[in-house]
Amino acid sequence: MVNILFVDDDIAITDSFSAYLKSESFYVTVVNDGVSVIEMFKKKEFDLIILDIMLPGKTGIEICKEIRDISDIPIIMLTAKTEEIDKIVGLEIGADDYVSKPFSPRELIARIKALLRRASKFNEEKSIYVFGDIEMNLKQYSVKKNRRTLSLTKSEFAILHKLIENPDQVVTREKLMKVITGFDKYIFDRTIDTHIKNLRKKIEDNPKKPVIIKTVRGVGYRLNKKI
Amino acid sequence: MVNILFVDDDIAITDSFSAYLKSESFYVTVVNDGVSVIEMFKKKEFDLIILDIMLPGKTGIEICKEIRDISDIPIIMLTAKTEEIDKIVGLEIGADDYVSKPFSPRELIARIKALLRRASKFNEEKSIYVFGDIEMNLKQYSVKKNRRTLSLTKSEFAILHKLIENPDQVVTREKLMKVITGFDKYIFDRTIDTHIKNLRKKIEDNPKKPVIIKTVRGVGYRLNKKI
DNA sequence: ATTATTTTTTAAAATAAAGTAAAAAACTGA
DNA sequence: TCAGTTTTTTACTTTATTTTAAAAAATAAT
Repeated sequence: MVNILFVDDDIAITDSFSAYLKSESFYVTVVNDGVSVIEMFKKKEFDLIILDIMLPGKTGIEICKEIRDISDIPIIMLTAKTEEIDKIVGLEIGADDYVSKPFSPRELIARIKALLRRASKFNEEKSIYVFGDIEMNLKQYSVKKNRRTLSLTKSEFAILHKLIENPDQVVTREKLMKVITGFDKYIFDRTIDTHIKNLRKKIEDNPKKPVIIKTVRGVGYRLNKKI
Repeated sequence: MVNILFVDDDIAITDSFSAYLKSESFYVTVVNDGVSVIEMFKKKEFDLIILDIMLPGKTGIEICKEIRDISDIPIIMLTAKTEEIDKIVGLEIGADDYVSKPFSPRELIARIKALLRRASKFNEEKSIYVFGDIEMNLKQYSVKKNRRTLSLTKSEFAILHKLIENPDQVVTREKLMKVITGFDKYIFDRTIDTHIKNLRKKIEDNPKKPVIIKTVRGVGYRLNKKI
């Protein structure tokens, strides 16, 4: 369940919009003044904050700064004024989005969803990687090239997985060894090379001139996204 | 360096705003029609996309969906009318932010920064050195000049790394030797000279008249910040 | 301007790293 | 167990990089 902290001194707004939020099946906690926001923020666990700029006691800008010092929670700022200077200040102090009043409930909902989606993207683990015409599905334990399923061995799969989750970065043979053996067990230098050779034979158009798995001499191997 | 793909069919807008983006030291790639966006997206590596909804060939909504199938890159949609935002939302196409035209450049910049900040939180920190048109990425183990990847050898990379992390300071041959051999193994003085020569051939516009790696006679080499 | 010193360039030799094929070893599942 | 598959090792080839050496060029000093 998504838990939203809604801070605005205008009770008409908090009432109507929190009803709207609830109808979209969000949990809502309303705070109508500036001073008790931080306190409330610390008390419960929230997924997102909607913060009016004009508040009695403490401004939304101050509150935003204070929260940013202790948390990365998504923050949407609300303001009655349409002057862009407010927007910029709001965004520059670390808010994630800005909506001017009067706002359309649907737009605010949309922005909430977009922000939550982005924030949670990075929490859940990725299970599908696409890399050029290569598609790797961890859940299915499958790799496709141009929609055709390839049959990779366990080690080949593990190596490709390691490379594809670190695109554009060199992965040393040591790290690749760890990935296939599970531990720092010593295996010969050419072991990884041989796996790479077999992997290239399966995924490269021309294994003699590999374009997907590049060798970085003296360092390791790298999956090159783009030039 | 942040790399932005800007898609809009209105050349007046792409021209003026991409100039604005460049002044904020973003890299910008402009595409003026809908059909070649995906192609471009696959070709280079971008950090964020600004996508107009009304495009000839293919709508921004279609493009957004297609990109979402293969990537989590932050997307900002541009709409001519505010009502269109509802449409985007209703379709839940996966954009991260929405800005309606005409937009204020400062606001769009602010939104770009807010989105990048949130997106990059979750990417690992980058160890990147920028020096004029040279960009060195330690994690990727790559060096770019004017955004083209150069292929440096291990020693060349080590030398450039040492120089770039001590800009405006003379680095002796001895220290450079240590950097490439790991230890105080004795190698010829001329070895470093040769590496420097090869390095200059790769990174200098005119290797005969080096402006990046300067010789300090009798002492060593220096990376000059000022010309 | 001449000489001594240092750096750059060139090219060849030495070394190091990566690629390959084939055989041995280790698994796996009927 | 044993046949098939995968992984690891070995020995060898190929390729790339580093080092050396020596000549040419550039710089500094007298």
